[in-house]
Amino acid sequence: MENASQKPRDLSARIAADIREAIVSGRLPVDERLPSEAELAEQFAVARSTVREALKRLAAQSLIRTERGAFGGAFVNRLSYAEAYQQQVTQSALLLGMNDVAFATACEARFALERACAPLAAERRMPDHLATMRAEVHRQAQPGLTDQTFCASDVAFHRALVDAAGNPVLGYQLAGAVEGMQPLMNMITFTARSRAEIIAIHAELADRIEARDGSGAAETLSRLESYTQDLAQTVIAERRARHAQG
Amino acid sequence: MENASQKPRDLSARIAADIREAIVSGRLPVDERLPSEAELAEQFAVARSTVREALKRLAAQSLIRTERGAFGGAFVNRLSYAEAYQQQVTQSALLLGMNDVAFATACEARFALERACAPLAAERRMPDHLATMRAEVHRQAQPGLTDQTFCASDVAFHRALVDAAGNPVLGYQLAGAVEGMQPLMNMITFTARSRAEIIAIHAELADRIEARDGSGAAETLSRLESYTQDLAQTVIAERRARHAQG
DNA sequence: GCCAGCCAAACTGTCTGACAGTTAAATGTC
DNA sequence: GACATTTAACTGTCAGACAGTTTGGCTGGC
Repeated sequence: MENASQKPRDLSARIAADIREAIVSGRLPVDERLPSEAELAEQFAVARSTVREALKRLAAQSLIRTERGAFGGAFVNRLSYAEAYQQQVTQSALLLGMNDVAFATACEARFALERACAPLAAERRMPDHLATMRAEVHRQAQPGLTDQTFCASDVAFHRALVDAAGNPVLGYQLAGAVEGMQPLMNMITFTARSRAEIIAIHAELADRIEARDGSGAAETLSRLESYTQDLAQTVIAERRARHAQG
Repeated sequence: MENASQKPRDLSARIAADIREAIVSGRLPVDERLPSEAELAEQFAVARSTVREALKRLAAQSLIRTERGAFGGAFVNRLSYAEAYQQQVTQSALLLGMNDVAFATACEARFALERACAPLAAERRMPDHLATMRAEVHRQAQPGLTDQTFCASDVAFHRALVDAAGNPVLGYQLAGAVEGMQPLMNMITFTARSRAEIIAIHAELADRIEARDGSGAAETLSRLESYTQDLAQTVIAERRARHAQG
């Protein structure tokens, strides 16, 4: 472990890269305990603070966890779906938010991916998935919802659809597409009329999933995509008009 | 910025969470310079080393970059597609590798997502996408390729397909599904016969993309999925037999 | 023999103070 | 005015210290 590989200029980055490589390659198995900070400092011939910075980098990526006390230290961490899911959502949201990705592009990607779930969801949906979808549709029909709450319920509805596909890997991949897009979706203002339309489409989607009609569900998703795109265009046009005027 | 929020026990984690929140919420815009480490240490009333650990955590997530020298410091980093893409790949590979996800599950997710690209790719493919696909098919037919090289070419082929869809968000989301699965795919041994079969399917896929036949391409992908699943099952069965015997 | 309570050891987390290296801008020099 | 030089504001690294936490072994009483 004494070799300090090539590229990065900073020692702490190099050391982090070294250990990361050992973990990713499987040379350090899950739950393996790394040497103590003092030992690592000696092995890499650096100060303990430098080792600590390296370990914090790895901790930030959930590659290791640290425990205090005797026989504590840094352990290779099993990346759980829950952690990966959360990181996926925030990273996607950040990517979309910081690069001002066109709404159309993000929307197209999101629905393309969601359509990929439709056949599996129709085939495997369980009663509780349907129940969640119905409940969220019902919630969306409540008067007095803020746009944000409406969007949150929208996400929960689609999340149930994805879950219904019964494939955790798919669920993880879609986290970014569905939940990571929420900040973008939040920028849309939903009139009563547009809410009604969306709710109708959601209800139809639930029906088709219940009827195990995968391709029908995919078609419904396509309609929802077009409608969402239209809505967004209207909002953007209005905003532009206001800007030009005010 | 003096408030240290709630949950995590460690100061450096708390401070990192504080700053992260400020970035994600947009309160700190892209390319904004954070206060110097000494100033942050004063504001949070901790030592500089603690601040440094917090900053390293953020750097590991590409939320900030640091520059040395006068007027250097930590700057809010724009998360580029390339960075996000890379993180996506390693995180997916890690998730799959550490949770010994069933090959069938990962494979199903991967092809479901890839089929989602087919219609868009067929519609928008440019000459260079087709050229890349053809070139990789050709490379795959070379004799003497190791399984790893064959897999790498396979990934490049599918990557071209995804790129052809012309949607960077989709491309980013699929990075995990396609490239992140490579370690799992590498576990399959490809006989000459199975390579020939895969190459034939790839060629057909390229044909259909060229012919702008999206649904045909999706069907071909389904065939490739079945064949890959069969191959994997055979490999797993053989491996089991060898284990039982030896 | 057994249990409670205590203590030492092995860790991580944090602090202090120092110095080296790097870079942009201010300053001086011709 | 162009060019070399200093200076100041940073980050990166180091060394040594101490506090807090947890485990395991030890000790003494019963």
